[in-house]
Formats: sequence, C-alpha cells, structure tokens
Amino acid sequence: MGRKPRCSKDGLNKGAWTPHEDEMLVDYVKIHGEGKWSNIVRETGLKRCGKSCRLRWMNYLRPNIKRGNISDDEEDLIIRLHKLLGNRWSLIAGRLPGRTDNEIKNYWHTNIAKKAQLQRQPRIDKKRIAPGSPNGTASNFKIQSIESQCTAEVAVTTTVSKENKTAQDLQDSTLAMAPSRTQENETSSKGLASGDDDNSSNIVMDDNYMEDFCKILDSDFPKLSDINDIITTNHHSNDTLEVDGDRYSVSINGCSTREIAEFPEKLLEADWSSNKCVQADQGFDFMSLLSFLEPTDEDWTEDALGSILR
DNA sequence: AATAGGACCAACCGCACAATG
DNA sequence: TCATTGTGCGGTTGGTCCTAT
Repeated sequence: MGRKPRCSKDGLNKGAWTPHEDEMLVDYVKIHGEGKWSNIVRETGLKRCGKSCRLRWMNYLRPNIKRGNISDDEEDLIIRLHKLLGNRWSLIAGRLPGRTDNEIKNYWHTNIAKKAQLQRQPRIDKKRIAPGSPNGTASNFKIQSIESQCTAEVAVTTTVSKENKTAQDLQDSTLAMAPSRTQENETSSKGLASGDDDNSSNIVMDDNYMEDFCKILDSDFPKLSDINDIITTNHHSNDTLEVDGDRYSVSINGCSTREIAEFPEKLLEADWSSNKCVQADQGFDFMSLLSFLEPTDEDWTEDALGSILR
C-alpha cells in the first residue's frame, strides 16, 4: 500500500545468511521469542530486515524443521491438500509437521506440478454460453470453467435454472449476488444454466436466504455449518426453489441441492479431528472439494469421503 | 576436463491485511 | 478517518549443484 519495503533500507545485508547471523538470530529468539522481528535490527545490530529474519527463522532455524526428502506419504498428502486448498502453502504446511510452506511450494513446482503437466489433458478455458432465446421461455445461460488440478481437469459448474423468469433476469440477479468471485479467482466457477435439471432438490428460499446461500457458496471458504444452516432451514417438500415467486432449480457440479444438503452433513459426521485435513467448523473450498470428488463419479458416500480423509 | 543446461532451494519482492497511533 | 507499522503469504528470482554431452 505504497509503503517502502523496509528491506530496501541501506546498510542491510541481503543474500545468503552467514553462520554468525544465524547465531545472532537464534540467540535473539531464545531470549525474546518469535515475533517483533523488526526489533532485532535495533536490539542486536544484525543487519537484516525483520522480514528476512522471520523468513530465515521460519524456514530454516526454527526447531523441529524436518529436513530431507519428501516421503511418498507426504507427497500424497500434499497433492490431496492442494486439491482442497489450492496454492495455500502455509495451510498445507500446517498439516505437514516439520515442513515449511516454502519447502512445499518448491517441492510442488519442481516435482508434482511437473508430473501433472505430463498428465494434463487439453485445456478448455472459461467457456460462456450466452443467454438463450430472448423471449425467456428457456434459460440457457451457462458459465463453465475448468478447475485445473494436478492430476485431472475437472469442470465445475454451478447451475441455476428458472421456470418463469427471463434468462437475463436470472443472470443479472444472481451474478450481482457475488460479483467478486469471477473477478478474483479465474479457476473458481460459477454459472447459470438451463433448467432441465430433474435431480433438483426441494428447497424454498426467500430472497435473503437465496442471497446468503449464493454468498456462502461463492466465497472462497464457505463454512460447512453455514451451508448446512441455510439449506436445512429452507428445505421443504416441494420440488422447486422459490425466490420472489419465481421458481428455480439449483445444482452444483451436477449435484442436486438435496445432495449438497446431505454433503455437509456427511462432512460434519466425519472424523475431521483425527486427520486434521479440514476442520468442520473452519472454512474449506467447497468447489475444490467437489472437484476433488467429482472424478470418482461416486455419490457422496462414506467411501468417497474416506478417499480424502485417508 | 570443460561446459551448457536443468534441477533444486534459499531468499527476495510485492501485496494484503490487521493493529496501532 | 487516515497513515503508518508489523506480519504473513504466494510468486518469483538467482545462486549453487548436478548431469549429460
């Protein structure tokens, strides 16, 4: 935000750390603990900026840093977590004791990404099918994007179909609910599509619920409990989703809202505490999770869940 | 033995965001 | 309310090591 990087101050060392510098940093942390990195320069005379000190400590000097090759199990976990979390290296590293985000990031780029490239299929970039017939009798608006992952290209499609509103109306209203996602995250997906979605579930929502629901699904890390609340609160016995008297059917990635409703319940039932992959009361990337499961072509079964919990 | 190219990884850079004055 | 500071994160760079020719 317009602030000059402190590391660019004159007189501060850059490049590889010397053993003496390491020693000074370790001594400082032993006495003062982690944090307050910018004080180190003032208090020790170490000619490194705070950021550099933090990085050196976190990635190299910190106790319990695990050195050596990434094991097969660790690689497997990295791939799975990357499926779930994307390039959130610090979160991934948090699930791998002794490994740093930098190390995992490097490993990903030098090993796993390379493997993935070999397996990569021809890519279809964001595809957008414009609204259909202007008379609005059918809603044919569809956005489809590709979730590019290390071993598979998975199309993730959010679908909302309407029965008595013009396609453009629906496009305008629903896109307006979450304008940020498509701007900020090209690999995320969102869309509206035509409405022969017979698997649609039985949900009635008013405007507020619809808005909440879309906001949650379109956030980067919707909370399971939030999704669950919205869906279960509005789950009724008829076959449509109603907003302002208009009827919609909703599906995500081809899954009906009933399946979506069951999905978080199953996730909540799962023993997240033992695998620490994703905590039920924390955020997770719903779309990534869907795309992770999608290639298995399975329902939301315990087996499918088990495959990511393993 | 020399060297070019690739692989690896530590460190840097820019940005975002929360805290603080 | 706004500017500044501190911290953390992901992307990128560049130095070093390794390997093939």
